[in-house]
Amino acid sequence: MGRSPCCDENGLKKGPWTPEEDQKLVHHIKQHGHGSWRALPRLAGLNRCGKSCRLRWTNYLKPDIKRGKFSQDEEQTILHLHSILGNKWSAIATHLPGRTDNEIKNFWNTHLKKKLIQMGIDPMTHQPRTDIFASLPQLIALASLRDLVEISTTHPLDEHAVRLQAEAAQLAKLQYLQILVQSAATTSNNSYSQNGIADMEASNLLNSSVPHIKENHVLPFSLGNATSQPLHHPTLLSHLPDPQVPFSFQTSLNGETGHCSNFTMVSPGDNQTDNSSSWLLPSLTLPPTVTETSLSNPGDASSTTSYNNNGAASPYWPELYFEDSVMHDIS
DNA sequence: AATAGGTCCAACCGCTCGCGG
DNA sequence: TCCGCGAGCGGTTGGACCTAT
Repeated sequence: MGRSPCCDENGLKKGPWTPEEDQKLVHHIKQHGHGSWRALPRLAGLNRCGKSCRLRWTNYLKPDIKRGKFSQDEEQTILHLHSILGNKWSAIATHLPGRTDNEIKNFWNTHLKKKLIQMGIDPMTHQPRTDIFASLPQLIALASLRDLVEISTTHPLDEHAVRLQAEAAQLAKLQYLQILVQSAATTSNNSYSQNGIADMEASNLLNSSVPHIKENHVLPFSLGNATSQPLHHPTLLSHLPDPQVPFSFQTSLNGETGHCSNFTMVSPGDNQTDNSSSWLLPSLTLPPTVTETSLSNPGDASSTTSYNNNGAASPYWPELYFEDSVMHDIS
C-alpha cells in the first residue's frame, strides 16, 4: 500500500486557504478540470499538495455545494440513512444533493448525535439507551416532586393527596408504557423504527410536564406536523408533538379520506377505548390503544376495529398501518 | 469588559481501496 | 500475482467564534 507523501515533506503550505489560493484553484479547474490531483497544484501554481486541493474543492469550492442550515427533511434523511449505513458519510452524502460528506459528518457530530443522546437514544445503534431508561423512574419522581412543590403553594393538603394519587396512577401508566417501549426495542430488528417510539416516549416522558398528563388523564400524542408525505414514510419527530393538531388522511387502499382529531392514547386496559375507531400502534407487544378519534368518512376504517401492520417492520411514529393499506396524511 | 468554557467547522492525518504496470 | 501510486474515506484537530458568568 502506497501512501501519499505528507505535505510537510515537500515544504508545502498547510492550513487555511487564502482567497487568492481559492481563486487559482477554481480558475484552474474551470479551465482544465481537476485531472490528476497530484499534478494539479503545480499546474495551477499552488504551493499545496494535491490532497489539500481536492479537499478544498470538494468540501468548499465546488459550485453546487449547498451551504447553510440543514433542513428538517435533510436531518431526517441523515438520521434514517445513518441508522442503515452507519458512519458511511460519503454514502449518506450521495442522497443529499449539494451536501458534502464532511459537512454531514460535522453536522452529525455537533448536532444530531447530541440530540439523540439527549433523547435517550444510542447514536450508534439507534436504539434506546438502557442506562437512560433505567433512570426514568427517578426522573419522573423528580418531575412529580417539582409538581408537588407547585401544588403545595396553591392547594389545601387533602386535595394534594387526591391529586397525587391520580398522578401516581398516571405515572404508573407511563412506566408501564416505557416497559412496552423497551420490549419493542429489544425484539425488533429495525433499529431505525425504534427511534420514533423512543423519540415519542423520551419527549413525552422527559420533556413534557406532569401537569399536562394530570389534566387529560391520557398520554397526549399526535402526528406532529402535518406533512404531504405518506405516513408510512419514516419521519422523526424532532420536537414535542402537539396533541391538539388534527389531521386528515387518505387511504391507499381505496382512496377514501378521513379525519382524525383529539388524537390521544391510553394504556392497555383503560376503559376509554372506543371500539369503533380504536387504533393500535404497530409492533408493540401490548399496543396502547388510541382513542377519541373521529372519522368524518370512516369508510373501510370504521369497518375494522383495530389496525396493525402485523407486528412487523417499523412502528415509526407517525406511521399507521391498517390491514394492507397505508394512510397518507393530507392535512 | 474580561475571561473561561463550549461550539462549530475547515482542514489535516492516516488508513484502505482500486487501478494499472 | 504483486506492487506502487493516486484517490477517497472516516476520524481527529486546531482555531475562530459564541455564550455565559
